[in-house]
This record gives sequence, C-alpha cells and structure tokens, in this order.
Amino acid sequence: MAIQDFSQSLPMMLYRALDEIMPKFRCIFNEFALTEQQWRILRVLWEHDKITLGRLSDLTLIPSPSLVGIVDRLIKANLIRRERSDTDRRMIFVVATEEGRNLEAKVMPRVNEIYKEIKEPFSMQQWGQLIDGLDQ
Amino acid sequence: MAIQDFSQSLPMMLYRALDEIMPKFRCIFNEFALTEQQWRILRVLWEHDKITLGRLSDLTLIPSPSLVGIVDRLIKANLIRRERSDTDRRMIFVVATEEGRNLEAKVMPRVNEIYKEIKEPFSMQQWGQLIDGLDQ
DNA sequence: TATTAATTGTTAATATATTAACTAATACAA
DNA sequence: TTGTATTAGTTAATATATTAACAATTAATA
Repeated sequence: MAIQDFSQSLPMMLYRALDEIMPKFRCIFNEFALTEQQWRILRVLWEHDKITLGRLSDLTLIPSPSLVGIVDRLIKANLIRRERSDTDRRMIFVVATEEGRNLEAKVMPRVNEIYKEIKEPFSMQQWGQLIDGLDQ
Repeated sequence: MAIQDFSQSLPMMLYRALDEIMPKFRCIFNEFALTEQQWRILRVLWEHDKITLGRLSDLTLIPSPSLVGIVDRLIKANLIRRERSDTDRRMIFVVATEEGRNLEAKVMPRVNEIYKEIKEPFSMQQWGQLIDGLDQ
C-alpha cells in the first residue's frame, strides 16, 4: 500500500469540509457582531434556559479554558449572565439575557437559509449516510 | 419542520468527529515535539521537495498569516528552511532540511497505525461513502 | 471529624485563526 | 516609461485552542 495522499486523509477532508461551509455562516455572525463561538453558546442557550459551564463546554465543544473568556465577552455584550448555583457553589450557570434571547429570531432564519443551501445538493439518503458516518 | 437539534447539525458533527480523532494523532506529534500544524507542513514537504508558501497554505489549509509564524518556529527547530525564488522574488519556497526529512520514517508509521485504527470499524463501502460525502 | 480525593472553574503560557491593512515585486496598459 | 492593478508575503490586533497548573468546593473515607 503506497503512502496515501495527505489531502485525501480523513482529517484533512473534515477540515476542508469545514473550511468550505463555515465562512458562509461566519458571514452572518459578523453582521450581528458575533464570533462563531459566541454564536454556539447562544445557540445552546436558546435550547436550555440555564446550563452549567461544564455542560455548555460539552455541547458547544468549546474547551473550558476558552469558555471563560468567551463568556466574559458575551456578558460584556449584555447577551448572557453568570449565576452561581445555591446548592453546589462550585457550579456556575449561564443564562441568556432578554437581549440574548431576542437574537434568536433575527439570526436563526438566516442561518437556516444557509443550512438549507448546503444540504440542497445532497439526496436525503446521501445526507443520512454522511451524518451516520460522522457519528460513527 | 421543527428547529433541528444543534448537536446534529453538520458543522457540529464535523467538529465532533475531529475532536474525536485528532487527540490520538496529537499525542504522537507531541512525542516528537511537533504541533498539529507543524506536522501538516512537514507532511506536505515529504511529498514535495520545494513548495511556495502560497501553495503550502492551500495544501495544509493553514491560513497564510498563521503560516508565517509556524514556518518561523519550524526553521528555529531546524526542520525546514526558506529559499527565495530567483525568477520571481516575491515567492518564497519552503524546503525540508535533512533533519526534517528524517522525521518521516519515525513519525509516519505511528500515524498510519492510528489511521488504520480509525478506519477499522468502517466497511470499505461505508468509508468510501463518507469520503465522497465530505468531498461533495 | 480530619484527611484525602474528586469535581468545577479559573489562570497562565504558548500556538494558531480571523480579518484587515500593509510592503515588495511583478504585470500591464496608457 | 509611467502609473496602476495584481500577486506573494508579512504585520498587527483580537479571539480562540491546547496543555498544565491551580483554587475553591464538595464528596468520600478512615
């Protein structure tokens, strides 16, 4: 087996796929003065009223050391707030402010639009196979 | 169509797939005091004697502003060197030093081993579908 | 209960990504 | 040939990733 082409390796294929699709999304985020990571956090908070930093890290795939700074910046932008747990004072909840919640109606439609575009050239079956493959 | 689960979106699936597989590789890179990006550059230089920074950026998917610093550090580690083109003095070639070339025989077998592990649970057909889907 | 271990976040140091602006060299057209 | 546009790399500012060490709190156990 000859050494396979680096460009066709799974990691590079994954990176390339991301490089292809993410700029389209970031373009929208920028319009709302959001970074990709800031958006990920808001996106999760729109599905969860209240969530600990640890779980937020899991769901956004943002490593916790990074999370600290990103959360700080979102607080400064008045989109979320911290709230220490009463029962276990180690835990810190993150909650969206009203301004943060209001952003959903503005951003999501735009994002869904792009998402549909990306999905378009795939057949339903192809898409399912892709998702399943990645899952595995 | 209800708002779909964020975790099942294509971008998050891609990020999660990378989060799953890359640490295994980085583990090896660390043994050789390489970062992931440093390795990507060397990996490409093992397939190309001489390559311009622009093309290196394309093949490694490393944005050119990042490339500057990474190349600097690889030079300091004596693994590559810069070489300005004689015909077009805007262009700069990057070349692996002997030490850099020697690294291939040490690193590649380890990396291929991990790669095989990752590929293992997939059938040949599944794998092909995954790669094709990402390509598209 | 005093100690130790585990959990949750944080800080620090270094490396990389993103975006925009900038330099130097080359190509090109008036 | 001069002025202009393009191209190849670089610098700068800010945001994020990676790894390790650390603080505070809680849990577990002798």
